[in-house]
Amino acid sequence: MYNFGMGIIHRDFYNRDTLVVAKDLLGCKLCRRIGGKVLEGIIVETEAYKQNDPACHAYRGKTPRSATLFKMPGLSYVYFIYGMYHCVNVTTEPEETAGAVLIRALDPINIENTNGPGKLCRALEITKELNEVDVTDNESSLWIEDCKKYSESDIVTTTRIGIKVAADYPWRFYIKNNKFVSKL
DNA sequence: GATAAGATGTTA
DNA sequence: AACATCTTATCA
Repeated sequence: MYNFGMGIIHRDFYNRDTLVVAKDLLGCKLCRRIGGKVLEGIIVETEAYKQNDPACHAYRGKTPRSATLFKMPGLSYVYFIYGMYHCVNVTTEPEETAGAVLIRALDPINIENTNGPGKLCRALEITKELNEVDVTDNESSLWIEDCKKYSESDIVTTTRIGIKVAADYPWRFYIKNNKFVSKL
């Protein structure tokens, strides 16, 4: 079992089942350093994507894009979607086992427009340059810290958004009544 | 409020 | 051709 503390989250946290990591990332703080400033928001919505999941980019094996998902846990996985947006994930599971958690929404601390995966990447200036950053290292320009702990009863489990395959998997998690959770 | 469609370019 | 999205338009 992962031992929670304060401060940066280490690799052991991500080296677990993707569904558990997705749920446990709620309440954690995503930090992005740009120049001398650090932009921050609390993660309030996530989705899990696993190797044998038809909706996962790794479902058909390693490709140039999906290779990141098979690497060690605790790396960023950033992809470009719909011709204009980026989405940010964190890799999970042991090396050679694919898995990632999509970060879908942040409760902003010093940023705006973070209620959706494309919007939060725009707000934090996350692009493909930030693919495969080690988010367990606060010398990176992107990392995650332990922060607020929500209770189990504040977490809603439901189906993922924007996919046609495996649309019935209850692999989306969000904080109940949080106004920054993305709309359907 | 709801629903529909257009923007835009990477991926396999 | 599909896509782990968002914005704007057009209803009501």
